[in-house]
Amino acid sequence: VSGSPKQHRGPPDAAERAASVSARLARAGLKRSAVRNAVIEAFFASEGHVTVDELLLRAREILPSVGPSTVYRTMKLLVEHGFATSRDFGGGHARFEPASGRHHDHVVCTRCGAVREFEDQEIELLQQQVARRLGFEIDSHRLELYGRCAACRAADARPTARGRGRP
Amino acid sequence: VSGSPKQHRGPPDAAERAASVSARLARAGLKRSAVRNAVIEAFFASEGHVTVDELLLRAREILPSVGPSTVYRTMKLLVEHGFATSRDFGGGHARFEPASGRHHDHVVCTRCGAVREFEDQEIELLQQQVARRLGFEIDSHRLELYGRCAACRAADARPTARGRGRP
DNA sequence: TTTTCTGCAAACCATTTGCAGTTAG
DNA sequence: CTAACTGCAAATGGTTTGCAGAAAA
Repeated sequence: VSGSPKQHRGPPDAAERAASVSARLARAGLKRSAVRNAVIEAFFASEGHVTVDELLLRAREILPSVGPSTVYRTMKLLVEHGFATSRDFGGGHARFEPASGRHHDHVVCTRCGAVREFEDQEIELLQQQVARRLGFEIDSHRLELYGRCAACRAADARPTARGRGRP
Repeated sequence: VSGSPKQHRGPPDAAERAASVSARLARAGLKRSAVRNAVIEAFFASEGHVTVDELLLRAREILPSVGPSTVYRTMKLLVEHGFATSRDFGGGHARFEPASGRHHDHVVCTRCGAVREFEDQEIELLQQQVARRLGFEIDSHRLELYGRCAACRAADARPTARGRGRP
């Protein structure tokens, strides 16, 4: 869980995770390929909640020939095989995160786009209760909080710098 | 709040609401037109959470010449003028509901598509708390619960009828 | 060699928009 | 008469797919 020389920012074990996923896909009968691996590595080297465009850029840093279709196809594969989850935070661009097994919801900064995850058992419980009260049996939900993160609020408050300090 | 002969199912005061909206749009400088009115009436005659397609169908019952673009344009107008709200429950089709002023969230039946609204002050509170803990200041959120409504669970349980009783 | 990949261009699909004719005011 | 409105067809924009060639097993 340490020691290996990280080449990009992002999870230090990105390469290992990518390799493992690639191996498991191979075991599932799929072929290994440079292009696919580039996408997979790009994905695990990212901070999560990446869009296809971001992924394409990162993948091309590794192997410039990568095309958008392959990014779409590869991410679909990862999702189908349980290695990634696709999220839709509105705005028409799918975002991908490594599958974590553990359920969680999201807070999204409407200024910088930062996404943080959280779990709240009490909210989950209340949701079940509300639903039951309406006669529903819930098996999934979507909860997203939109607002401004600490950094962005600080930036907006600071009247000095280049950004508009709240127009 | 009674007496008037309702022509469709749906809110009995649909016609009145439609007329009022139409009038307010006229006051805002827009022109009244048969086509637009058909869409507005179709909208208020619906149970809420209608898609454009459903709206188009209903509007055409009133005036067959209505085209999709007009439905889109009219709904956009209603949203901009605060008479309707557009929701995205996933699946790529926008759904519209009459603007209610009051904030609420939704439970969606994944079998029949029924949508129920609810408010839960405690959940709202917990959301604020969670967000604050992460340094965020929330100004909006999206909460949707997905599951099966009472009727659909009953239908699925009943082993007799024409539907598959859970395949 | 056989099957899976991949890039490209075309296809999809919900929604938007340009245009030219229609209608309200 | 002028400004809005409307249907149609074409344009958008994210995502998917058909195809023919490239690469893996």
